[in-house]
Order: sequence, then structure tokens, then C-alpha cells
Amino acid sequence: MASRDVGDGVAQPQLSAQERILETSYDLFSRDGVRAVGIDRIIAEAKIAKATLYRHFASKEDLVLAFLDLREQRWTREWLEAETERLAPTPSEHVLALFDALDEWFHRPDYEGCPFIKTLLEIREPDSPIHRAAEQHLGVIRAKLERYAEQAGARDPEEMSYQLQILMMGAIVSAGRGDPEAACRARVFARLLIDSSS
Amino acid sequence: MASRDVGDGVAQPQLSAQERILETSYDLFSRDGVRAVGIDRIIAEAKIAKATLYRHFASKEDLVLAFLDLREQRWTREWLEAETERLAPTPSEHVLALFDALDEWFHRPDYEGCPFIKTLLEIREPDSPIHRAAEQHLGVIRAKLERYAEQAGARDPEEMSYQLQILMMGAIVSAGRGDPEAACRARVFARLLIDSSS
DNA sequence: CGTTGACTATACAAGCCTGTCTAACTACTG
DNA sequence: CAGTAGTTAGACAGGCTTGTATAGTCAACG
Repeated sequence: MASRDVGDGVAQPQLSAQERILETSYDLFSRDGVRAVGIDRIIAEAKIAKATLYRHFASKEDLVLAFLDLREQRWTREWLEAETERLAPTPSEHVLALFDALDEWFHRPDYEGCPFIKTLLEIREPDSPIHRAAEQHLGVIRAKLERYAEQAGARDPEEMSYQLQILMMGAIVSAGRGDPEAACRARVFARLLIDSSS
Repeated sequence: MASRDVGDGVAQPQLSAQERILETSYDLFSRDGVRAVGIDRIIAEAKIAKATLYRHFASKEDLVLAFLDLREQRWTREWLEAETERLAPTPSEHVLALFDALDEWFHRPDYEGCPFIKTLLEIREPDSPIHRAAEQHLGVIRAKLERYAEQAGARDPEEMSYQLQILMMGAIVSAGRGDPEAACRARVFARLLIDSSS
């Protein structure tokens, strides 16, 4: 457990080797995709030896799965859900506040897109553990949307959750294409849907 | 296992080598993505020699660009636009008919998703000719949506075109995630938008 | 002191990838 | 017949990929 204070320029001097691997993977995989980022780039940027990486993770696939789990924890739960519920005055407004949270995200200069979507499209083999994990992480988001739909008084919360996820994913792709106002445009749809469904 | 590999799917024996290369690239790139498909797989499936491929296309990048152009011709123009305008009783209903066309597409057993979106997410370097080509092909679709929005009597056709593309891309990704009814769900939004915007 | 566990650095295997090259074959054309 | 353009099969270069192996360093602990 002895992690030395190497003082590697920026931040986090006390992180263990495993933590540095995960932090670096998180940044690189999030920005450039799990396929484009190779092991060599991770070990160079995390400043660890290759053998150390393979002592903590059996394979790159293992590392990608750990990354996707971390992404769900940090982005889905600790950021998207927290921010949505912070922005909404009442639970019935969670659906609309979701798009306010997305709006903040899209306007960040380092907007990186959604690794779940990117991974799903990048790793096409339906039986691959990575493909299935990405699907499942998107399923967790849909389940959350269903709860928001309930709280908004939707007649059919499950149907609305699928509709909201279409909006959300469409806005994410559109923002990646260069439209930072995509969340506002999607929010209009959400408002129309709520007004017509209550 | 019956070996009918001479049939080759779309077997027209009088196709020139260049045509066979493009046909095979179209099928493989559309289904598996431009990054996952290698030159070796294309020459094997097209039954041509590697030197022949490089006599017709300077590089893989050139081949990918030719594929994206062909995709716009066949899918965007000859299929999506034609089918949308065939399905609509009047020009004002092009917007809704668009989602009826998408519905057909999503229910095809060989639904392959949108190569423009996949390529855009896969090739991240913003200056890459491939990235820019994918962006531009999506721009052509948006321009068509703007015309449909005009014909539907939208107050702000450009704004509506961006909103419709969010719906369209969201439905495409959702269908790729395993929701073949995504087009119907997205059509509900389009109907709401039209009713509120006229 | 000596052992042990974690880490580092680096070389290397085996496989893919793009792209080049050679040598031979085929078909058309003057 | 001779020349030319297009094609074929395959070897090969050089780079990048994941993953393993080797050898040595460092710190903690009994």
C-alpha cells in the first residue's frame, strides 16, 4: 500500500497504483472511447508499470468493465441523479430538471459524451461482456427515468421512460455533433409530453 | 453446412472489381463500423486482390469516404427521403411520415444503425476528413428535415429541424439498444411538436 | 537481518493492422 | 503477333495491439 508522493505535476499525490490506473482509465476511456485507448497509453499516463496493471486487472476487458461501473457511480448516480434532484423544486419536476442538468453538462468545455452509448455502438458483439454491461448501465438510467415519470404523474411511466431516454440519448448525440443547446430543445419535448400525459 | 459462398449475397457476376469493393465495403462498414472492419476482410469478402483495392482507392480513409458518400446516396436520398415522401399523403405530413419510414427500418431483421452517427462517435479527431464527412452527411439530413418542417407550417423551421434530428438520432440509438418501437415513441413527440407549433 | 509483497522497467511473443511490392496471368487492341 | 492495362496471389515491411516474462528496486514486518 505504499504509494509514494511522487508529486506528478497535478493533484492526487496519495493515490495507490490501482487508484491511479482507474482514475487514468476513467479520463481516457471517457474522452476517447474504450477502443481507441490502449493499455500502453494508460500505463504511460498513470505512471505505473505494465505488470502492475495486470496484477490488478486480469485483462483490458476487466479494466473496461471496472471503468463502466465507476462511470455509473460517478456520473449516473453522484452527478446526474444528484444534480437533477437538486435542481427540481418538487419531485414532480424531476423530469424537466433532468434536461436542465444535461444543459449544464453540454456546456462544459470538456463535454465528452456518454461512454455507455459510445461503447454500445463500438463493441457490437451482442454477447460481449462489455456490450452487455453498457446495455445494463443504460437500463439503470431508464429505470431512474421511470421513477421520475411516476413522480410527474404519468399515465404510463414505463412508456414515458423509453420516450425520455430517446430524448436524452438524442440530445447527447446532438451535443456531440456540435449543438450545445440540445438539452433546451429536448426539454421542450419533455414539457409537451408531460402536459399531454397528465 | 452448405457452401454457397459464390452467391455472396448480392451476387451480380458482371460487377467490376471497383464495384465489388464498394458493395462489400458498404455491407461491412454499415454493419460493423469503419474501425472494426479491416482491409483484409474486405478483400476476402469481395474476392479481389489487395493491389486491386489500392489501385482504386488511395487508402482506407479514401474508401471510408467513398462509403459514406454511397451511404448518403442509397440510404439518405434513395431510401429515407423517397420512402418518407411516398408514405405522406401531403407534403405537410412529411414530418410524421419520416417516423413511419424509420419504423420500417427498425423492424428489419438486419437493422444496422446509422453509420454517420457511429462513425462520428468512433473517429473522434475533429480534423479528420472522416469525422468531418460524417458531420456533413448528418448536416444534409438536417437540411432535409428543415424543408419538411417548413412544409408542416412550422414557425421556426430551423429550430424544428434540430429538434427533429434529436428525435431521429435518439430513436436510432434506442432501436440499436433493442427497442424496435422507438420510431412510434418518437412519432408521438413529432405530433405534439407539430400541434404546438402551428 | 532476512523475507515477503508490491512495484518498476523493459524486453519480447504473437497477432493484427495498413500499405507496398513482385511475379505471373488474362483479355483486349493495334 | 506484340503490347498494354487490369487483375491475382502472396510475401513482406513496419507499426500498433494485448499480454507475459525477466530482473531488479523499495518498503514494511517479524
